[in-house]
Amino acid sequence: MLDDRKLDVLKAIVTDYVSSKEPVGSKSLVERHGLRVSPATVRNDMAVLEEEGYIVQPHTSAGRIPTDKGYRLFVDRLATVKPLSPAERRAISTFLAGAIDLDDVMGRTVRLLAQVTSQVAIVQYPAAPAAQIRHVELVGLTTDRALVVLITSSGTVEQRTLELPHVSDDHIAQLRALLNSHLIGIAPSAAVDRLAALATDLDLALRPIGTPVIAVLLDMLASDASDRVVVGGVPNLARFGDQFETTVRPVLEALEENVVLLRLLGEAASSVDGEVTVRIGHENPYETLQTTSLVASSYGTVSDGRATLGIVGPTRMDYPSTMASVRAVARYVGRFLAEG
Amino acid sequence: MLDDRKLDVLKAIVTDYVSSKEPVGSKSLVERHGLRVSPATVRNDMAVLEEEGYIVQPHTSAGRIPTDKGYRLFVDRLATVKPLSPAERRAISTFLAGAIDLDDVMGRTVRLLAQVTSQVAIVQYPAAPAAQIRHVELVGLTTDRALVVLITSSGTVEQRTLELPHVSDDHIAQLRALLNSHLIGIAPSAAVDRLAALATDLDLALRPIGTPVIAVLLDMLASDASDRVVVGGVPNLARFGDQFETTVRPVLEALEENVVLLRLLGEAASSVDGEVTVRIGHENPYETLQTTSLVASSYGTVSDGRATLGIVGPTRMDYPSTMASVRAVARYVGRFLAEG
DNA sequence: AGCTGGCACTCGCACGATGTGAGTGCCAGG
DNA sequence: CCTGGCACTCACATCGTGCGAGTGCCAGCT
Repeated sequence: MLDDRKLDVLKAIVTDYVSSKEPVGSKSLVERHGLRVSPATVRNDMAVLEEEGYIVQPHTSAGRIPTDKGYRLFVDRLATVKPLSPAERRAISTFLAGAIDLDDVMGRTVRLLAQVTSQVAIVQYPAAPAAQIRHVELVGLTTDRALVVLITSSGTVEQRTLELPHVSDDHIAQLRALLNSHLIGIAPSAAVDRLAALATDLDLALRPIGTPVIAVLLDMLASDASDRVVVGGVPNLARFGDQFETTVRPVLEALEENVVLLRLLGEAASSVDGEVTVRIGHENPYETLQTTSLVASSYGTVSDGRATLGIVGPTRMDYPSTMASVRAVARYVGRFLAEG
Repeated sequence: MLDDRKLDVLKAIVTDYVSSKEPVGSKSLVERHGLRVSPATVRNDMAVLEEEGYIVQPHTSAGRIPTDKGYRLFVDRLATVKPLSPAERRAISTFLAGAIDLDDVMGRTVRLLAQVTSQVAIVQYPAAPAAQIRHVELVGLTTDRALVVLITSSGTVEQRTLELPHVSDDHIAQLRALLNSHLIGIAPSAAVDRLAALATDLDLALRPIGTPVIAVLLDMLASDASDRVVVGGVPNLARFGDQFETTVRPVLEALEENVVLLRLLGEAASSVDGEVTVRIGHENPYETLQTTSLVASSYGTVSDGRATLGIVGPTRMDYPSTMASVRAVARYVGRFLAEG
């Protein structure tokens, strides 16, 4: 149906439209690319491409612009991965040096991704399901409040404050020792059972403080770090001031809905493992984002923590470069997390 | 110079312009407010107000709009604090219930503030200079990496990972005990001296791991939690799609510069203590934000942690309501932090 | 002295007509 | 199957026009 030349034409249309932001006509197409045919021929090809739904003309007597379907074909079959510039390579390989903790790594990653793609970046916290519990810390803060800190072998530190009746330092120390002796070195899933058992045959003296603390710990074990996301590069939206309704507003609205972002990333990552996934326009599961595209990739390994990162931007974006950048950042962050 | 009626006229102009977004003329002014004079009289007053720089007309035959100076006079002398609606009161007083930790409190606060003001909200983490050190935790993660956690009496938990040579669990335990015995219960400022002393006469066996750990601890003590800010309500910018250049773009650009936000809040809060501060247009220290206004207030107490929160929006905003909301949120968060 | 009604004037803006040009579809010939 | 030619279409920019909201000023009234 679509011979090579027609594919070339589509590729040229996408490329030109992405860079010029304007509908592209047959004449300029032939000029700017080395197509060895006449505009009239190209016009015939374009008519076919339009019939097949890969391109449309915004109005009669205007050039063509790619449809979501056109971008999809472009991404699947026509895009050649654009190698990163040396400056980008350098930026990526130095950006994470000196990161202090996981929060810092996530923050740096999202800024890096936003910078190299010039889009809005989203990074999900890695989930390390195989982590062991390293330490449970219990600290009295005031007479009736305490702080629970849970430290895992993957280096995550989670904290909660809770109210306790009659906190005596001695009881706290006992409970801390008890918890640690039962929990250290075991996996969170096993810890849940262990804690439940512990709660029932708890020393009577410890029960008043032990019960709420165990409840909080169970809650902490249930909550997954990977339901956290960080967002960056929002100022990059300023470049799209002209397409306020189709790009800026939907992204702004989605950004503060963590749930939306998580499902977006999750859905995108679930398809192909370790490769860059692209969701173009209407392919997105969320209606408000159907005028935008998502480029995402999972990163990390199951043992060191695995999650997804990506960018959101207008459907008219430079897919080859963006995909290359997202892939490079994902790989680098994965490597960085593995090395530590 | 400005008699009561001229002030009334200015007040009416500000009120009308804020709600209608359109230059306001003498006739509609007289109609919509109970001014007991004729449009001609109002026109004379407006001429004077314009001469004094409180209002301008965008073009010769249009109504007047307030200048920054006009808004300033309005805020200082004319605005009557608009009482909060019952719904707002309810929202404010329930929003923080069930907060899990400080991060959660900050996150909820920024969302609350963004919601009640319908603007972009900024909340600075509270600084609790008088906090005591409650606990130092040191956990080996892999053979050559360890995690340092610093817990203070104000409930803040700070964590860092670092690389260590030859980590033996025994040495780690020794060092942990040593650090805690020296640090627990003392203020961060004193801890700095104590750590420096500790570093010099450290047991030779502990020195290889003790030195880097102490360095990290000193760094953690030096870093202040109050240099963290959270931002929320960015989607509210979508309402200002028409004023993209004067409102959306500047705010977007400022948002990701934590330094800018911190200086902005710091400068605003430093003026009057515990009251709402307003920076209108050119009064802002940052050029890019000179088409926007900042409404801020400090919150909390020195002992429980003190910081600043506020909102950024267009100069044409409903100052009375916004100021009331900011003040209410600041007070409520302060109270919440004090109660725990 | 201050307020008011009247009046001429200004000028941004919405509206409609016009012309231009980029781009198209189609067709006959190579 | 490609190509040059040609008639056709329309979005858009340009220009002119009329309207009306709003103004400044002035003479007269209180």
